Order: sequence, then C-alpha cells, then structure tokens
Amino acid sequence: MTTPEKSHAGPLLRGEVLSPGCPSRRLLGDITSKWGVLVLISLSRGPLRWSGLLRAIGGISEKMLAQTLRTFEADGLVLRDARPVVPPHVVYSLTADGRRVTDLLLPLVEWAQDHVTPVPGAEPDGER
Amino acid sequence: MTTPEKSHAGPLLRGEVLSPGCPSRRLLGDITSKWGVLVLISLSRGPLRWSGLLRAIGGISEKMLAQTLRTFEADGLVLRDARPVVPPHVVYSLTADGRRVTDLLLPLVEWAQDHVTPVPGAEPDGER
DNA sequence: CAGGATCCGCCCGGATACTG
DNA sequence: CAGTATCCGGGCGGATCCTG
Repeated sequence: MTTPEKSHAGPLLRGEVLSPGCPSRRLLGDITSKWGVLVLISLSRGPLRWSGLLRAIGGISEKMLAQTLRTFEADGLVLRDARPVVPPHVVYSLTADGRRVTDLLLPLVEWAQDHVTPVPGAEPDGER
Repeated sequence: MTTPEKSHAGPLLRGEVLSPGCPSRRLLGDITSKWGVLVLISLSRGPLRWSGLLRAIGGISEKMLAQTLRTFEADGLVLRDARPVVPPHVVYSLTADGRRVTDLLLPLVEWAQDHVTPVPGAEPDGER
C-alpha cells in the first residue's frame, strides 16, 4: 500500500548526506558554518594574515577565527604558512581543494547579497 | 605548484556580506544552516509532503523541520500548498528562487560527499 | 496527517586575560 | 603580531505532549 509523492529521483544526488551518520555532514557543516563561509570567501581574493582576516571579517572573535582556521586546516581546505621570525608572520591561504569549494560557494554568497529585501510573495520587480 | 595565479583575485565579491550588519548574512545563514541545506536538497528532486520530508532527512526533529520550512517560506524559497481535506494534505516545493539557490547548493553538497576522508595528518575517524 | 507549545540540556560563540 | 586558555550566558535544537 503505497501513496508515495512524485519524487522522481534525479541522478544528481546520491543522497548519502541525508543519512544521519554520514560523515559528509560534518564536512558540509564546516563549510557552511556561519564563520566558515566568511573565512573562505575572504581568502578567495588571496592569502591573508591573521590580523588581515580579523579585520576583513566584521564581527568575528579571535576564538571563532582560530577555531574555524584549525578546522579548515584539518579538512585540508586552508594552508597555514608560519615563518619563525621575530615578529611572527603567519599567512593563510586556500589549498586546491579550498579553492574549489570557495568557487562553488561564491555564487551562493553573491546570490544572497543580490536577494536581500524582497517581501515574501512579492516579485523581484518591487514597484512599491 | 607552478600554476600562475591569476584567477582567484578577481573582483567577484562586493564584500558587503563581510560587514557585520549586512542583512545578506541572515539570508545566507538561513540557506547554509545545518538543516536548511538538507531541506533544500531534499526538495530538489521534487515536491514533498511533511511526512516525506521528515523521512527523507535523517535525524531532523519536527520542531526543526517546521522552523526551517517557515523560515524558507518567509524568504520566498519554499512554497507551502495546503489543501483543506479531511486528512490534511500539505505539499512543499521550491519556488523559482528556491530552485536557483538549490542549484547553487547541490554542487557543494556533492563535493562534500565526494571528499570525505582525506585528512592528511589526522586520525582516521576517532570514535571509541 | 500536519503541526503548535513547552521544557530544558548542551554547546556555540563572545569577552577577557594571558603567552611566545 | 599571533595566537591560547578560561569563564559564562544565550539560543539552538531535541523530546514530549497536545491540537485541528
């Protein structure tokens, strides 16, 4: 007895991420986390230092920046280049994987920036 | 890596989202929220009912599903079609905007699914 | 079947202080 | 300059019960 919805399964998604225990959820969570996406797009324009990131991302705390960067290092998305000089000099940049992810992320961010305001149910052509 | 870097420093991003008060952060947060992305990709294969969504997304609670759906309705990404029949019949589907966002989201999810594991220097899934 | 309301634990995330 | 360590409050999110 089945009255299933018309869910024509597309070949686009394997659907593993929909399973509760799938590890891809963690990685996806890292990428799409509140500060994670902002860190990635900040690095999309080129390498930045700690203080540069802190200044680029408005409102982020030191704790969250450090935590996000460490997570991305472990995920292999961000590279940490530290030089043992007297005034410490550390540069963060995207790895190849990180750049790939960020390229996928940027259109989404741009869409969000382009779609702020519209009232629910209203057309993009607001004529009010 | 000897590839000349010339493509990742473009003026692709206006950077408004990096400002603490930018409203686009909220919309972006909705889209990239833990359950939000799973709801969107679940609807990418076609309309689903409440119970269908609940079954499709492993681990989601009723509260989070309701909250996420209401947020997406307000954002104009998801359409709620309720029919006043004796056994209530409610169908959720993506709006045009919702489909656009989901199309941008899917590659990211697929990338995450394709890149689970390789974490250089990290312990392989430590769960006792 | 589709949701609202409520209680509450837990962890995210901010502020501050300290270090190399 | 580039972080780490610690405290702690707010809210995210889960479980349960109730309604139309």
